[in-house]
Amino acid sequence: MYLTDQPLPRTFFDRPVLEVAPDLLGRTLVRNLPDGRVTVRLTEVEAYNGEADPGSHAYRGRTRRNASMYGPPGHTYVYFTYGMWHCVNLVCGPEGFASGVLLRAGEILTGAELVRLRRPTARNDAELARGPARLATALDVDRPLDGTDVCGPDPGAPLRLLAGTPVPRASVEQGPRTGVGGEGALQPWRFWIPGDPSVSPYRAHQGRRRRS
DNA sequence: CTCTCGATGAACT
DNA sequence: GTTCATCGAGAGC
Repeated sequence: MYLTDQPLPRTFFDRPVLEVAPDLLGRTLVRNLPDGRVTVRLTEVEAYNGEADPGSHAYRGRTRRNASMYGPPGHTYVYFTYGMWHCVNLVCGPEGFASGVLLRAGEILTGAELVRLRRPTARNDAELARGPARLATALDVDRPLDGTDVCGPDPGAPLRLLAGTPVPRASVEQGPRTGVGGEGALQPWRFWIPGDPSVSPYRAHQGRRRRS
């Protein structure tokens, strides 16, 4: 039995990413900011499973951008995309096997007033961290936080993952990954808490548009 | 060097 | 349903 406010041990992440991903649902991510603390309950995640996964940023091997995916478990992989957004992954084991869990959505537990400063367009609480870039914006996470340890003992660390209230595996729903095209869309490696209002609606991958 | 397009979100029809 | 904001990784030359 976990104490909900205890940090998860690093061994939590030193497992295959497909085991870790559903086990992250219901966990608490803590973000310590200069103006206070935000905590989020994770409600939707996606697994990216090694260099053989065609949907993964590691599919074409190691680059400066994705280096954190090859690093130690229990650290972040934060990437920049579409010229304006950041998204947050948590890296899983074993070290050297490029894997990560994209944090797609969460429910703000505390610090909503701080999140509103950064997410002024959210029309309700459920929208504050619904979608991976929204979640990163809500927590004010960007590239400087790439490679951050989330298993450290310091309660004041920039990011920490606490045990929270895990969701029984049988209660977790699973389906195709959002926004992943081609063969990468085949694997049902998106996991979410059914019925949670903070879970983003499924959007099929947009094929490339015709150009003039 | 140039070119394409992406693990997206917001605004709009 | 559509368009656009906006930039860097990766591929091709």
